[in-house]
Amino acid sequence: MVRTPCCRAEGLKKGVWTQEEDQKLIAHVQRHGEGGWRTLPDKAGLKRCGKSCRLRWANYLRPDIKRGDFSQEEEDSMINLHAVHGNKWSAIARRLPGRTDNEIKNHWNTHIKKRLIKKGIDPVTHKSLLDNLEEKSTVHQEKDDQKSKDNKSSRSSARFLNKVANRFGQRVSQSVLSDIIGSGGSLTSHATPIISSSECERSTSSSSTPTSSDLLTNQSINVDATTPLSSSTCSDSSDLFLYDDIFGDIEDTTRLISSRFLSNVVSHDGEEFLMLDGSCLENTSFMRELTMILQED
DNA sequence: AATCCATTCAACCGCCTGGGT
DNA sequence: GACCCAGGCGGTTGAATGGAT
Repeated sequence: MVRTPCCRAEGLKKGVWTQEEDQKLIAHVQRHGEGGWRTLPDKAGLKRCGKSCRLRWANYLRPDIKRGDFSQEEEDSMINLHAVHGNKWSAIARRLPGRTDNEIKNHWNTHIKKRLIKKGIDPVTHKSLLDNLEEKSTVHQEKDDQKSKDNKSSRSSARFLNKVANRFGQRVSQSVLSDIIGSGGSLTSHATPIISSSECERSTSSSSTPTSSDLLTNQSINVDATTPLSSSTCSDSSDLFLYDDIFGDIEDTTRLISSRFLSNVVSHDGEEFLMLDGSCLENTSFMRELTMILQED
């Protein structure tokens, strides 16, 4: 069978669409619906390639497209989503109603990317451009050693809690979490391992350098207590959406995780644990909820 | 006013994937 | 399993635009 060429080389128009062409395309789609793009140009009387028609409709003519500048909220979401999905523009677009992948891609490349670089943040990894990997590794090792000593007595419970932690995030109430966040206080060094990082890319340092989440939250973060393991390093998007469901939006989630809940990554017998701020354990409401979950399990 | 340069963004291109045969 | 097709995707291009000189 001979493959039908996508675009016939001759007689097809390229470049900017005219109003007349737009009207023809809109009228045809309204009458026959989307699809059948390859044969659409002939039927609609357009001297355009089918792909070009689809693109024009999807990126410009579709009635549900939101035009105009991106809001601060949209940009924040975009940064968070990019941290999770990378350059998967269509995946990002699905989470930003009314925005097209092309529009998002352009906006990222022309605005956000530059802004991140200006702030010293790598727009690809969402980590600081100044990070020295070797230094990072050394510092992390030293801290790990210290943490490891501090936590020798709690290894068995750590592993158990680590498993529980994967589930508690789905159920613990927002009011309790808000309470913890509001509890403030310096983050302690006797943090107990509680949240598994097994499904995320491994963090390798307790870097004090900025991340994209720092930028979008516009607030300073306690560097001693901050791990770069925010949503930006999670490779599995389901994790992010899990927390997203709890807190309403990704910005809050990122801010919470990066600034309060986690203070480091500690290895136990080849298994890695994220460190939870010790103040959480002093919060009775939080511990009560955790206990209830344990009983249910 | 004219020219140059940088930026923006609509559109194109080539590749990939999933579904149908 | 092999092949084809339609649609989708991400990277790139280039015309349009605006600001600087």
